[in-house]
Amino acid sequence: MKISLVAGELNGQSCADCAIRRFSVCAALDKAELRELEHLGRHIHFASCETVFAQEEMTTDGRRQIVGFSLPGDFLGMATSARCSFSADAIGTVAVCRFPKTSFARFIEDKPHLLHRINELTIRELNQAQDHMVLLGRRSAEEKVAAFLIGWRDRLVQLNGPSKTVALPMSRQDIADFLGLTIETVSRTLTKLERDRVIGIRPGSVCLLDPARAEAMAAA
Amino acid sequence: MKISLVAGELNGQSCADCAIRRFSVCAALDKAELRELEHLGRHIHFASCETVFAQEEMTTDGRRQIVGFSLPGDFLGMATSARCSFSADAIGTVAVCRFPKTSFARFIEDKPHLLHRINELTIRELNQAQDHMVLLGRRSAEEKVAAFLIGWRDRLVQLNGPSKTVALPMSRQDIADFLGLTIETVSRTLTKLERDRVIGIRPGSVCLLDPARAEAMAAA
DNA sequence: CGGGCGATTGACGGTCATCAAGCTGTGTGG
DNA sequence: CCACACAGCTTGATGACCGTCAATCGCCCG
Repeated sequence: MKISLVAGELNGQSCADCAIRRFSVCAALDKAELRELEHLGRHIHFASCETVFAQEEMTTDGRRQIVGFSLPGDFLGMATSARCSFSADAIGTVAVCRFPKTSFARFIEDKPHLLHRINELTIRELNQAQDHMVLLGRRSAEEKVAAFLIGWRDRLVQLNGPSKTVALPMSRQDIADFLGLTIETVSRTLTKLERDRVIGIRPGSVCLLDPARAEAMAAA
Repeated sequence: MKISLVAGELNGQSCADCAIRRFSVCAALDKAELRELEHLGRHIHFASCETVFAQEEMTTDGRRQIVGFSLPGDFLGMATSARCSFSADAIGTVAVCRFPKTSFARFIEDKPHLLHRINELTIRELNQAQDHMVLLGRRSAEEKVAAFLIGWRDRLVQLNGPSKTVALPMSRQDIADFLGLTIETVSRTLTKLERDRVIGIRPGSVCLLDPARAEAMAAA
């Protein structure tokens, strides 16, 4: 099981002027708490393909499942406790704020508003997971790929504002492992969508030529 | 999307002597809090196949996905907020404690230990969801069915203690919708497991003849 | 230019969905 | 008590979809 982190702009040096604070857990904190939190953790940078963390060796039989792609502001660590064969890799250069488990636990212990915020994020993740189950269990390859493109676009739009081109920094293999398909099927499906004038494939991204049709396929 | 509730022994009349309290959220509460909580909610009983709640109509195209089976003590409601096309049905007679959203929110607001407990349960659910994604995305029909039997057995064992026979109160259709298969494939796979002397099929349950082999198939 | 990696395309086969028929158990009414 | 109906389950035949194996292409970089 695996999470992939996707690069974003590097945040400023201090939490106070962090560009993505409003998207993250930290949004629930006041200035004093923010300074306290800042002392607990460290900024860490990772190069492309580096392992951000790994609980255990990957399953040897080669079957991988990516459970999610993380974007700037995402909070990792809830799902990772008490879990084996779970890891996270960087796609492109990535900056993370890492906190020691115990001191972070102590920090949130008596802050109901923060607990509440964390809860909210966990629930959102759970909802995404359940949506993804429907995708994995009940949809065709074409629907899966379309749903992935639309869902990914929506997340990018939230961060960067609207755009017709959808950046795809992850490899086809990653997409395949996310959708429960093979790399060949992902490739074939993408070219089929291109033949049908739904998307245009460009290196590292796709262009949504017919968003309405893509959304229809995704929602199916 | 759908959750199915599975019947258990009826709990006592008051929270204080509730048989399943130690499994549920309520384990984190002291006596006074328990009494307070008791006043907020109501015990509700459902007959078999009744709808416990439904956010929206089922998808019309007939494609259903069951995201989980709930057993006594399970806490529903986190995943259900802000979610459409999501419902829960009773399998057998079921008793639930239901709390109004707002008063429950107010009740937990200033109780970090309870928030923490709820968080813990949400995370456990998230982990289960992620495991299930691997199942849906990367496993064969046989592995899915075996994993389902083993996982379900383990949950029953936690509640009722060890036993070789695994009760299956849900229909084959429910199992199929949980595993992302068709009812025919579930049926065929179960009979194949029976032919291979791994299980014995009995009405409303199966008997694990060769647990080790079943576990091996499930873990694959 | 050549090596290498990721992506694409093609041919083929297996697994599982689909369609359809039979089976089993349970309840109902004659 | 038996006939009948009905629902859930099982079994069979067929084929589509997608996985597997393999070859090729495009691109980057040395």
